[in-house]
Amino acid sequence: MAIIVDKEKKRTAIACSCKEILLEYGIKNLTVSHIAKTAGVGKGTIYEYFENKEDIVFEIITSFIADHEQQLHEISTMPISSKDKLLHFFNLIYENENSQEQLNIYREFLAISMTNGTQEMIDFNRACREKFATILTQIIQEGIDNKELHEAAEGLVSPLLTFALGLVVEEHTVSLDAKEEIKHYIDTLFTFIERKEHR
Amino acid sequence: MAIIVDKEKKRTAIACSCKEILLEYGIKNLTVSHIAKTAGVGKGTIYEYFENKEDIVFEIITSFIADHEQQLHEISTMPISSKDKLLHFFNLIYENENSQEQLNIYREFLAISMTNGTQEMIDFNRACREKFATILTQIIQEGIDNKELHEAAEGLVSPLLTFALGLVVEEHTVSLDAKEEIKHYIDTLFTFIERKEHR
Amino acid sequence: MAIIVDKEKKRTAIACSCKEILLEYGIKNLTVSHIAKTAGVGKGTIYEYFENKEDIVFEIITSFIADHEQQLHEISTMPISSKDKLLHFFNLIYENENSQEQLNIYREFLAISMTNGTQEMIDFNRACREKFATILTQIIQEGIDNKELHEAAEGLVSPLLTFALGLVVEEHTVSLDAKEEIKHYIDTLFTFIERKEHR
Amino acid sequence: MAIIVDKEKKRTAIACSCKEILLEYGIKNLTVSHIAKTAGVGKGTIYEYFENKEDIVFEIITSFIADHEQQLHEISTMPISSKDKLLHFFNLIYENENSQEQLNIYREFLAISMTNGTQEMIDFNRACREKFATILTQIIQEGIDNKELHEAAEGLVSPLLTFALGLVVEEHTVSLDAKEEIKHYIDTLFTFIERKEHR
DNA sequence: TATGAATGAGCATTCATTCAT
DNA sequence: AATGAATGAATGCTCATTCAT
Repeated sequence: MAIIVDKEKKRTAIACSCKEILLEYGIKNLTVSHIAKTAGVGKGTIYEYFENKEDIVFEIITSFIADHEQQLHEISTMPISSKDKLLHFFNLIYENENSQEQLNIYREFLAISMTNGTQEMIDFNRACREKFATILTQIIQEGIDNKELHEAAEGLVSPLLTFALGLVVEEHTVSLDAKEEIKHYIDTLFTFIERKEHR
Repeated sequence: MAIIVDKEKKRTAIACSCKEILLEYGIKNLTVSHIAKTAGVGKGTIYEYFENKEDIVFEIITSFIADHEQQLHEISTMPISSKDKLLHFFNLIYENENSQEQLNIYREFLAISMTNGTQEMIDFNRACREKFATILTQIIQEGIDNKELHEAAEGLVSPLLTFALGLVVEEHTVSLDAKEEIKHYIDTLFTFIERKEHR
Repeated sequence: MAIIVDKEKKRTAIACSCKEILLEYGIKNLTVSHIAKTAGVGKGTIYEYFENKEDIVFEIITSFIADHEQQLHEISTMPISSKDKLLHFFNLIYENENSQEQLNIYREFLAISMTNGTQEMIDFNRACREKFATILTQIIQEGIDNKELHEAAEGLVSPLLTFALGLVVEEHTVSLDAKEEIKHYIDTLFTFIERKEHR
Repeated sequence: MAIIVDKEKKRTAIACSCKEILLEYGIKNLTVSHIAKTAGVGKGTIYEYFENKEDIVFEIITSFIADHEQQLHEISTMPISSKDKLLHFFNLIYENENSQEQLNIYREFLAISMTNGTQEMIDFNRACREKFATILTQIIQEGIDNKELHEAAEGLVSPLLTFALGLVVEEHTVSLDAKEEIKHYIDTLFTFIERKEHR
């Protein structure tokens, strides 16, 4: 009886074992050879489990995003004000070094998407956006329900996500101070969307 | 005595003659040989007027930005409402095919800035942002002066620019409908920042 | 399982197949493309077995030197006088056309060592010198033991090697007649170092 | 009446003004543009006075050699023993930093001669050799006349020069300690060529 | 006499992917 | 299932020299 390896498991295992070197080397500077060596398999084996190099990076970034999503979810259930939730929501990726490293990879991935974006990448990016949108919607909706936010604030979900992405880009291309920009923006928005009369 | 050429003029001339092929081929796929051939000079001549390939692309993108800036300026002086100015301001790059092509190049440039960004690029990007910020500030300030906008709307200048950049990215990486997003965002904002009581 | 090739064997095989074209084209004018074509492999394959172009040239020159060393060794064991051994020792590279061709390559390599010499090259050159020194020492020591040479002749090993190298250079840069110079020098030296009294 | 510039004077002037940058940059890394700028003339003017870049380097090296020759001549007339004269003769280039710098340039020139040597270079190199040979012959002849040296020592002139050149090469390609080698060689030779009986 | 604008050939190297075994 | 040997396309940049003015 032949050993039936759970393809999905091995796929994940390979991806997992390469998280660190991806963070260290970046997408472009990480070679398939290096990946194979780190995963302890042959170069050809990599292609048994992944379509191509991009696919491996996908898998790893997906896990990063999943982690990040989990943390965003936790923020959304914290017993703090809506404003603070929003601040935490957008600041999260800038909080610790580990997040920053992951962000660098994501930024590189984004740059690739911007020039060589396949439909697969678009789908991936869109799926990520949806997940974040869901949590952000929850936070804002709750704020509206609590009378903390103006009802129309719901319309800010998509723009806020776009803003957040723009910030990821500008942090690197314009040397913008992301945290400051976030604070500034949220503060400004709250000048308008807060329901002061109900406090 | 030898011929003395106006270096700056020739530099501009070379850059100008290559605008089209840059739009057609993109940064990465445009070779210096092609540039030289198009400009009608030898490859070596290119390097008499430009530091390197990047430098040529810079020059051309700079002219695109300058054009764009000019158009934005015109928008800012149109006899229309502040809201319409904002709509036009952000929609401009999506209005016609030519702008879209230029946007593609800028997006590619942005992607490069995101991964191989030199200080020079950061300075360039920052300078562009400043220019746009100036015009946007004018529009919003005028809206405030006209009592069309809430005073605090001034704080939206930077976030709006970040949003616009995010949109440039997401249009391509998430297949977002830029114009729609803009309209949606401006509408939402105007729910808050419009001074309805003064209408 | 995949094919496992003997890396060292293939390395040698590639180098061997390129000896002739190296002799024909010289180091600088030999391209990696040409090497790959001659070896009957892809350009990339070359880089699987060699660090860089220099590395290939190293390998080939090393084999030249090894051949040469072997011949020097044979000379050292010939049943002839010490003086004749020395004459043969230094004349060897000028004897036949093939040696001359190899000498041309070595001279080119030397010229590179003189301007772009890496530590690796220095080590290589030093190792070669050591090998030659060993054989030359044997010859001279034997001459001393045979009472053919003055005891102090041992101190001539290093100067003689330096002289030989100088000759390699001057043959080309001053159009010196190497063989004549060798004969002249050895004769002159033997005026002093020969133990005439024991003849 | 037109100004008649003494071609030879200007030629020398240009060469002179570039001695330092040649020592600083080396032959290969010194561009004609740099030469022209340093000499305060146009690039084209350089070619009015020199055949090509090589020609300029020739001119400068010639002056280095002339200096060196002058110093060698001084050594040959010092009131010291023949052995000391020889030691000084060969050590001269290794004595001070300035000489070392000039030697580096000469070594680079030599490397060029070894691979791209034109007849012109050969003539130049040969002329240099002749000059040195003359002085060296004087020293040795005087030693013979003084009964310090064995008569046959005259035959060492050419081999000694070849040795000296080999040393210039090996100092750089084998990391040999030139001074030590010189001392060693001269000492060894004097074991033979010194007329001990006449001391 | 002086100039300086224009030129253009030439080449090493990387690495994702395939497929024979 | 696993492997790893083989591949090959694709491109920026330098600088000595010329010659029209």
